[in-house]
Parts: sequence; structure tokens; C-alpha cells
Amino acid sequence: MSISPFAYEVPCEACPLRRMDTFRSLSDEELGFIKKLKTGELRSGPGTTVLREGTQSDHLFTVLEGWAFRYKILEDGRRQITSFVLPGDFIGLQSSTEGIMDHSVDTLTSVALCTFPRGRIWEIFKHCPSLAFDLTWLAATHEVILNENLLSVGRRRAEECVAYYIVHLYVRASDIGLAVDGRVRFPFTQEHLADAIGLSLVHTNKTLRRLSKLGLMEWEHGWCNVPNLQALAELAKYDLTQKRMRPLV
Amino acid sequence: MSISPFAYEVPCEACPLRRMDTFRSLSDEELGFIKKLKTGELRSGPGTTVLREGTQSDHLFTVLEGWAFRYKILEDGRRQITSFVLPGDFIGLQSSTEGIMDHSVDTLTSVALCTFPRGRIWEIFKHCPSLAFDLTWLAATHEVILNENLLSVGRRRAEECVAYYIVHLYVRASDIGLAVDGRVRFPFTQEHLADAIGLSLVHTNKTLRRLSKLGLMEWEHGWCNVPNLQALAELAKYDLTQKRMRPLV
DNA sequence: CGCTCAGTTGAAGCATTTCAATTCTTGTGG
DNA sequence: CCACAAGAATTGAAATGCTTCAACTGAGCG
Repeated sequence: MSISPFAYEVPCEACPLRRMDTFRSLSDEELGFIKKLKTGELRSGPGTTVLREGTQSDHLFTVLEGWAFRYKILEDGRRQITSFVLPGDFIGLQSSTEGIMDHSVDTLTSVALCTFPRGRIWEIFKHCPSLAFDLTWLAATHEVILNENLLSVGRRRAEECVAYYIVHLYVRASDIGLAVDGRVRFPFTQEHLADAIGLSLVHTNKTLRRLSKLGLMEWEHGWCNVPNLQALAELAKYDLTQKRMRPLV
Repeated sequence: MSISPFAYEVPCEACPLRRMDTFRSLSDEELGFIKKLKTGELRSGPGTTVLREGTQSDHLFTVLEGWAFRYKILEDGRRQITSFVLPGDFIGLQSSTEGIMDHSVDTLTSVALCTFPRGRIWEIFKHCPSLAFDLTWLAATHEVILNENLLSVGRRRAEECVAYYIVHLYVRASDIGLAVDGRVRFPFTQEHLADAIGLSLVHTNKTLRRLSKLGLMEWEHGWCNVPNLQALAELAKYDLTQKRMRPLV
């Protein structure tokens, strides 16, 4: 996985997201609008807390590059990762009012974020409905992810649970063009995975090993390969066909 | 709990939601817009499936009255309830594109829904940004609920988990004025609760009994009373102060 | 080259599930 | 108004999946 390929601020015309065919192309008007709203970029190294639960965030972010994750923690340290954040994701909107975050976001890799002032979000709705619609669509899409994960954590057993999450991440990353020779960068530890699926680290590890020995997946040195997605998805009792697609408008 | 207090279609001016002080009041323009979009009402008895996962829904709904719940099921019948649906909630938006639902919605009581054609949602964004903003805010609010529940299912132990969910529902229902003499209608079975928190029915039952004996809650004949919310919330390690509020706009 | 963090493994303990049976509620028809 | 059936709640006991503890191995880094 490359470190940021651009050394300083990116003009929206050259936004790396625009090159991904997962995202719809924008009209000149939309583009101009985004440019006007964009206040800058935030670059952080791995292991940085970008947003902290309980604090107020004056900015919303679009992820241009890198991996991060959203999570909540109980007072005694138990952590639940609610979702992973990949390029194209929008973060900061999922807060209660007044910009108080209901969860934290930490980076996993070096990350480039595009920043927008929260106070001006309203302008999007007022002047650029198509972008506002995208925003809502993004939120709805994220909700689909949360729903499926909730099903997983609540009702799947360890083996299904791990299998599901591997498939989920593998597909998501592949969809935005992060696969290289069928392998996808997994820039996180087994502990992160454990915290995402609500299992203990040890049991997650043992389950991973079992899946590996069955030849259903390989995850070494930060790269993951799933030779037969269909097979792993079936083990997870997960319907691969319900893939997310782009908005109607 | 009363059956629908209105026998036939409700004009938006008299919408029961408008009487709740949780919801912001609408301008004449907004009201007119909603009236134009509203295509009718859907009334269903308890135990009805309003939306089914995998099917296409041409309508979006606002809940005027009654309880329902969103859920997903695995092929072998294991069910995860992702959230309960109360008056003021919006359902149907949380679908993948093309209106294919990613989850189902069943009613718990008699329910009155206000219906909007999905195909015309775009008009809201185009012509009534403030309502579009509300829609997004609603989605973000729901995400907060999902996040907290995910934390619960994944990382809280049985006792905390049950305590959290009771508090959550009690507060949510109270907030929209459903509390009567400090008691709230809980029109669902212990099995529903079990499926919401990802525990077995038996263990949920035993945990409920324990909490009851501790005097932290009473739930009988479909009504729930929590004499000391703070105490129950503390047991759940849940911060009651992070209450949701209404949108900025 | 040694320190630290991530991954791995076995074994013991325990929370939760599953099984099975009984009681309590609620609604329905005689 | 009572008897009965069906659904919901309750309880004990056995089974098990997952967690915790503990120890070791391996990889990456200064």
C-alpha cells in the first residue's frame, strides 16, 4: 500500500476519489460547490485519534486515502469497533446535535482527509441538493453495514462471524480498487478484528487459524487473500449478491 | 394503550406528531410540501410485516402511531432485531439502492403509517432543503442508536446489556410522550428483547428476574417501570446525559 | 541484538446456550 | 362464566462455546 501519492493539497479536480469508478462523476456545478466548501486537508499518521467521543467536532471529513475505524469504549476499556473507514467514507456526520461525537475515530494507516466546516453543511442542502442526496445516501449505506454487523455480532457464531467480517472487508476494499493481484491490504491487528466482531482476541485468533487451515483465507503480513469468496460467504451465511450500488440520482 | 384515536385519514395539520414537543414545528411551506407528497396512510394490525428484507419497497413511511421493529434473519431462523420503531421514526430509507430493503420491519401493535412515494423523495431535496436536512438528521440519529446497541451486543455482559436496553427503550418512549404515570408500554415479548440484545430467551429471562428482584425495574403485563433510571443506567455503564436533541436548523 | 508488540497455543474457568418441564396469561368457544 | 388451548414466562440442570490466564514464539525496529 502506497503512502500518499500527492505531497500537498489536492485540487478537487484531481481528487483521488474521482478516479474510482465506484463513485459517480460530478457536474461542474457540484464540483465548484465542493471546492468552495473544502477548507483544507488533514493528514495524520497511523494510530492517531481523529475524532473523540464526547468532544465537539467543528469539521466533517471525507476520507481521501487510508484506513481508519470508528469505535466506542466502555469506562473499563472494553472496546467495540462499529465499522472500518475507507476512502470515500464520510465521517463526523454520525454525531448527535451540536457536533458532539457519539463515537471516536482512529487511524490505522497514514490518512488524508478532506475537511469541511460543520457549520456550513447546511449550505449543501440549500444550494446543492444532489450532493445533499449523496450525503443521505452515504448515511443509509453505512446503516446497511451497521445492520449486517449487528446481525453478525448478535447472532452469528464465532466461525461465521469471522468469516463474515473478512468477506465484508475484502469486498469493500476491492470495490474501491484496493485489491492488488487479488490480495487486499489489511492494515490492522487481530485485536481490531476481535473488537469489531465482539469476540475475545484469543478466540478470534483460533478461529482465524481454523479458517486458514481450511484454505478459506490467508492473512499474513498485513495482506489478505480470499481464494474463494463464495465459499467463505457461504460459511458465514452471508448473501454476497446484496451488493451495495450507487445512488439513483 | 389506546387504539388509533383517529378513524380515518389525518390531515397533516392535525398530525399527531406535531403535538409532540420532541419534534420541531414546521413552517407553512414545509407543511404544504409534506401534504403534497403524502400519498396516504397505511394501517396495520399487530404482527404484520410492513417491509420485507430483499423485496422492493416503493414507499417510505413515517410512523404516526404504534410500535414496530426492524430485524434481519439468518437462513436458519436466528433473528437479530436491529432497532425498535416508534412514532416519529422514518422507515424504508435504510435500504440499498433501488429500494431493496436490507432488513424487515414488523409491527408490534396496531400501527398508523404515513406513506410517501420513494420515487419522489428527490423532490424533497430539490425543493425543501430543510426537510431534506431533517431526513439526514433522522438517519444520523438512528445511527447513534445502532452504534450504542452494537457496543452493547458486542461488549456488554448480559446484565449490563439488558439494563442498557431497558433504559434505552424507556427513555426513547418517554421522550415522545408515551410515559403514563412513569410507566411505559412495552408491547413486546421477552423474546423480542432477547433478539435485540443478542442473548438467548432463557438467559434474558433470568437476567430480567434478577434486575427485578434488585428493585431496578418492573415489567409486567406489557408495562415497564424504572423507578431509578440513573441507577439502572449506571449498572449498564451507560451515560444517560448524552441525550439526543433536535436538529440545529 | 535485545526490546516490544503481534500472533499462537493449551488449559482452566465461566457465562451463556440448550434442553426440558412447569406455571402463568390471555383469548376463545361452549 | 368456565374450560381449554396457545402463547409467554419461569426455573433447574446439563452442555458448550467463549473468555481468561499464562506462556511461548515470531516479526519489526532502533
